[in-house]
Amino acid sequence: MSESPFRVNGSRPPAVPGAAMSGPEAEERVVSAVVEAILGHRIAPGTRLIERELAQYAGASRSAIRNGLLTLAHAGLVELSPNRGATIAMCSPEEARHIFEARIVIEESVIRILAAKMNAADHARLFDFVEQEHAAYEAGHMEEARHLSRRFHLLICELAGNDVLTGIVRDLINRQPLLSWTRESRKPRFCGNQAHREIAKALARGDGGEAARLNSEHLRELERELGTDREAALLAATDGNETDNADGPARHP
Amino acid sequence: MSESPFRVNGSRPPAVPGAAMSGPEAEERVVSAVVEAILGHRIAPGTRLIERELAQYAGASRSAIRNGLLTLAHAGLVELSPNRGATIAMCSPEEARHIFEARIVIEESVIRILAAKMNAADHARLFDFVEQEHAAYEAGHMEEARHLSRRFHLLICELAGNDVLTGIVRDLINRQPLLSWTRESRKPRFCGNQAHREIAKALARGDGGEAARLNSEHLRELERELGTDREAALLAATDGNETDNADGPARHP
DNA sequence: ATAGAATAGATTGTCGACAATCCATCGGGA
DNA sequence: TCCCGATGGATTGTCGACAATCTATTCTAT
Repeated sequence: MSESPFRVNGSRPPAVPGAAMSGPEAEERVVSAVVEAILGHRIAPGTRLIERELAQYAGASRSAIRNGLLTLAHAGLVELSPNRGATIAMCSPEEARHIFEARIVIEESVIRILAAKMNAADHARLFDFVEQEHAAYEAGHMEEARHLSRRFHLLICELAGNDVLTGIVRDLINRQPLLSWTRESRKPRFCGNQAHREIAKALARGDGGEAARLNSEHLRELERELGTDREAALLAATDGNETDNADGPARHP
Repeated sequence: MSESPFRVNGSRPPAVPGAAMSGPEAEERVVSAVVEAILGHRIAPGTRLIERELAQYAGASRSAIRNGLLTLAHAGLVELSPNRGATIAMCSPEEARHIFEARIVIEESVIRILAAKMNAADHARLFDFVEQEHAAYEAGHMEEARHLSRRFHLLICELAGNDVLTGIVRDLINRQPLLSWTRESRKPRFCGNQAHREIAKALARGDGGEAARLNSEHLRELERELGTDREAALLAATDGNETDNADGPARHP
């Protein structure tokens, strides 16, 4: 049985392992599977990724997998150590700070750029999106809400119309789940819908400065929660004893 | 004879081709050779990179080369087309605008960050650097001056202490030579030393806003020159006839 | 003479095999 | 009992060979 190396809901393993799956296709599938697993908090930082397992899972050869791992490494999602293979990246607190700082200053600029060139169609798209996000929240579709919550920040970049900045922000956003993974709080943190709504409103008023300020505040809040989580985790690890968790940061069997 | 695929001054080909060169070492050598060739304006956008030639040149197998090309592709320096191999990336005018805009807004933030935390040692380092840059200029060491001119912007990022932003800016800077390569003006454009000097002075005064403004102006000026070059090249291509240039945008023999 | 098809050469994509390296377990000695 | 070295299994790194694809040339028919 080709057991999936990590629980993936969206993409299913090939029906017949080792057959009828071309290379680049498989490579792309592995990359997106890992990305999705990270975004969905189904895989913990530090988890080793064994090439042979991934190859078996994706129905591809190790070459394709190696390419995919290189891609993921460049996106900052996995770490490659020579002769020691690939692991899901673990961000130090310092790196986490750097990532947040980068997001804050870059998105601030992007929002200012957008505010200066926004038209009616952009307004509509933004408000439609926030509405959709809100609906997902209310309906309790938390996975979709989380997805849309990330997309909100990307949508702003796309509307601003700078592909280079969009790519940079996308990579930074994708790394975010790696920051908020502690033993105590494995639940993914994500932005409240209300903040997004207010940012959209400020943008609609053409007040780019206010929108940027709200967004920065919003991200800083997220970072603070994460810091709190870290401290809590540290405290719990200090005086409490390790609770065994079957589905915890699992090293492969 | 293992002829170098592109003229590289800094790094020499292996003494005995196809012998005694380990893999990752060769991979890194190819990557830095391509980067240096791009930075030194010794290789034109659109140039095909043939895996076998690179492998022969670096004394490595194609696997290592392919990894290196993937790395370069992720840095935006080469483009990979399925079944059609790798070429030095060609930036569209739009992409060039995006890159400049990204540099402007990111460096603006970085400078503000730096201004808020700069200490005496940082001041000293910055001024020493500008002095060194100036000396290279005066001595007519243009290659070194160009190198230091790029380093100036990176130094600011490093002093600001955010590795993530530093990496982003480094990638953007490395792509810059690809933007300014036209038939008419193949000479690399680079920043005057005077602008850097004034930015350093503003930073020394603790005036981050002014330093950021100067830097943005400085980059916009560079972009404008590039645009002028493009127009000139377009004009020349329209009414003039193609001048044969022996060392021009050479496709491989 | 030109357009289109066939061919030949070159280049990339893919794969499996072998060697080098690392990790965990086991055994011996202080 | 604890520490240190040896051993076996597992994993990664590297390479060359073969197949698939593309490009440029040549040939033929209109």
